[in-house]
Amino acid sequence: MTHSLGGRAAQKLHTRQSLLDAVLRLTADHSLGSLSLREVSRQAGIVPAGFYRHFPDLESLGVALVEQSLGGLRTALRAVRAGLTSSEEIARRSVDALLREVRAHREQFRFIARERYGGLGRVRRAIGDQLRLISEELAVDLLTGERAAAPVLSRWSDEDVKMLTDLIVNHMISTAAAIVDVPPGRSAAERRVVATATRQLQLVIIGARHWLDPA
Amino acid sequence: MTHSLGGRAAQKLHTRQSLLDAVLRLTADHSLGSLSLREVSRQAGIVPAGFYRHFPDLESLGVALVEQSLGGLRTALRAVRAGLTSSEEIARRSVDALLREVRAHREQFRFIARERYGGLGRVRRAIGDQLRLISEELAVDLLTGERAAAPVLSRWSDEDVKMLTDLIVNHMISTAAAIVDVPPGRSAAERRVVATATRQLQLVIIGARHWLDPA
DNA sequence: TCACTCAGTAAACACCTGTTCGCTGGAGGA
DNA sequence: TCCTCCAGCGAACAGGTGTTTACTGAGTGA
Repeated sequence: MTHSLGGRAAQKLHTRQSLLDAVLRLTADHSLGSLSLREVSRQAGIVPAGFYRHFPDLESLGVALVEQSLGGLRTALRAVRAGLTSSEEIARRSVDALLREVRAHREQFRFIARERYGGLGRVRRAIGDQLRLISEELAVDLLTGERAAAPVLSRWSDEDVKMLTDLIVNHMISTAAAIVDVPPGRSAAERRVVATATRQLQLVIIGARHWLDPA
Repeated sequence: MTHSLGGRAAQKLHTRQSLLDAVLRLTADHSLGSLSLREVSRQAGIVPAGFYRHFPDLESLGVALVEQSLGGLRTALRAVRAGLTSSEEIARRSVDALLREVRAHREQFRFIARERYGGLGRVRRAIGDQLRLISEELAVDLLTGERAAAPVLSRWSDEDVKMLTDLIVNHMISTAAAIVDVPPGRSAAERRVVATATRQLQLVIIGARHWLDPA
C-alpha cells in the first residue's frame, strides 16, 4: 500500500481507525458477533492477516469501539452540565446534547444499542462500565448543583440518588436506540419519539420532586 | 428416527419445539444472527436438511420464538391485572408477575433482551410489535380501572397515557434484561436489582400522580 | 390391505471461515 | 549511508457453512 502522508505511527493509527469504521458500517445490518474477521478486514482495505497487527480478535476491536463511542458521549454530557445548577436545566440540556450526539454519530449509537445486551461478553461488560461511569458523574453533578442552589436532592440517600441516575441514564440509552431505529428521513416520526422521550423524562423529574413527600 | 409416542403431526410439533429449545440454549452465549443452521439442527438432534421441514431460515424461527416468549408474558400480565382497579396495585402485582416469569423462563427473556435491538430485522420488528401490544393493553386496563375507582388518569390525553405505559413497559424489559444479566446463584445481587427497579417504578408512579399538578 | 404423504436422512456442491507462515519494502534512527 | 523494524501482503491449511438432491420408511385415510 502507498501512503501519501504522515509518519509510520500516524499511518498505523489511520488503519486502526478504518478498522473501527469498517465495523460501524457493517454493524448497520448485523451484530458484531456475526461479522467475520475477513469481512471487516476487506471493508477496511487490508488483508486478513493484517488485522492481527491491530487487535488479537474482533471482540477486542469491539471493546475499543465502545470506549471511543461512549467516551465521547460522556465528555459531551459533562461539558453540557458545566456551570449548571438547576436539575431541570441539567435534564433538559442533557437531552439536547444526547440528541445532537446521536444525530452526529448515528452509527456509533446503533452499535451501542445493538451490543448493550446482545453482544459478546467483554463488549457487554465494557458498555456496562461506561454507563455506570456516566450515571455516577451525573449523580455527583446533581448533588453538588442542588446542594448549592435548591435543596431538593440533599436529603436523599446515596442509594436513592443512584437509583434515579440509573433510571435516567437507562432512559437516555433507550431513547437513543429508539431514535436510531427510526428510518432516516422520517423526521416526523423522529420528532414524535423525541417528544415522547422528553415528556417521559419530565415525568421522572416530577416523580423525583415528590419522592420524599409524605404518603 | 424411532418415535415412541404420538401421531405424525404431534411428532412434528415436538421436533419443532426442540428446534426452538435448541436456539434458546445456544443463544446463552451468542446472538441468533451468529448461530449457524447446522449448529441449531445438531443441537436439536436432526440433520441440517430436516430444518427446512419446519422453517425456511433461522430468522423465521426467531420470529416464532418471539411470539412464544412474549405471548406468554402478555397472557401472564393480563391475567394478573384481571379484576384489579387501583393503578398502584396493578403496578406492584405486575412487577411480581414479571419477576415470576423471568425466573421461570430465564432463557426466553435473555433471548428477548439480546434481540430487542441487536437482532435481525424481522425478529426486532416482531419484538417491537409484541411490546406495543403489551403497552396498549396496559393502557386500556389502567384507564378503565381508574375511571371506575379513582379519577387520576381520567383527565389525561390518550397520547400521555401511551407515553406512560411505554415508559413502564420499557422499564419492565430493561429490568428483565438486568435480572438475566446477574450470574445465577448471586441472589443478593439479584435482590438489589429488583429492589432498585421497584423503587424506580414507584418514582414513576409518583410522577404520574403529580403529572397534572399546576407548575 | 394398499397407495400416498411427508418428517427425517445421507451425500455432495461450491464457498467462506480463522490462523499461521515467510516475505517485502518503505520509514526512521545511528 | 547502512541497518533494523514492522505494517501490510499472498498463499496455504483444515474445517465449517447453506442449500439441493434423491432416498427411505413409518403413520394414515380409504
